Amino acid sequence: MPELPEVETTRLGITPHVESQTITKVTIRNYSLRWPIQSDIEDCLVGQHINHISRRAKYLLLHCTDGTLIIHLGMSGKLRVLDSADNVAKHDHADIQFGNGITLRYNDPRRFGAILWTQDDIQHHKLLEHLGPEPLCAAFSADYLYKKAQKRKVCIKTFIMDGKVVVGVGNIYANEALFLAKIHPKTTSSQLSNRQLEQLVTTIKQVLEKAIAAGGTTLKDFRKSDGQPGYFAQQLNVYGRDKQACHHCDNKIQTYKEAQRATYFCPLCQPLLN
DNA sequence: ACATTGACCTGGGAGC
DNA sequence: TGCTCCCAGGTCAATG
Repeated sequence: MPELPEVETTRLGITPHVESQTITKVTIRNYSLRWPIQSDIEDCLVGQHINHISRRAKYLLLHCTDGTLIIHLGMSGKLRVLDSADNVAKHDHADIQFGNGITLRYNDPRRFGAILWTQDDIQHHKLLEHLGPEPLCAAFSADYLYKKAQKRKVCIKTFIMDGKVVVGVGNIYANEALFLAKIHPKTTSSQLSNRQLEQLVTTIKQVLEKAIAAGGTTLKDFRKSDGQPGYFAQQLNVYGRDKQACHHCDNKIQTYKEAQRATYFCPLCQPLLN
């Protein structure tokens, strides 16, 4: 599930329950995620106070007394806030309990996610230090993107999904932003004009902001186990809409694979110019 | 340095 | 009902 809006929604959802709490107990039921959870993580975490929770790209960062707990949700990960540590279900790989009685439970069927404890300077952590700017920050600008794009020959969809260019633009929102900017996903990045990239920067910010706002509408239900993220309800223009009518011109949406990811576009609204 | 592909996993749905 | 095949919101590592 998680693209950036869901990770941000998760951060906002867990923060009031977990921030400024102290970890009292840690239960790992499956250490085998994308990278193995370190075997002594219980010892490392118990007693740690959560000073602050932040997000960098799709990584959740729980800043603790003596280090940082990095959590990534991968393709299928979920974090829930529970009143009880009972009712353990399949794929509930980890529980973190706090002094206020809350349990933070990590569930991840595909196990592409990660739970990592680090005492390094988090800015220079191997997974974070080479990441591009946050999409919703001023540093992600048309000028920035244009300069980067000049040096690259990949198609624009692959380009904006590259975390070294900009973080947090996953497959759904890459498709949606390109539709709104009227850019064909196959367009070579270096061939786009400053004007077009300005439009694309705008639509990336717009689509992510809208999705975060939609995710926020489900926050009141965050503690329910079945609390579905709200952004699914959002109107998608192209993603998953193969052969359906374009909302703008009524032509049929088409699909193909780009870098092994499903790509959707409207051939009329997003003409290929090069 | 950049571009491309494979790899990691489980579950759900389509088609037979 | 059950089997096989394909697909899925991510991203690092290995290979040219």
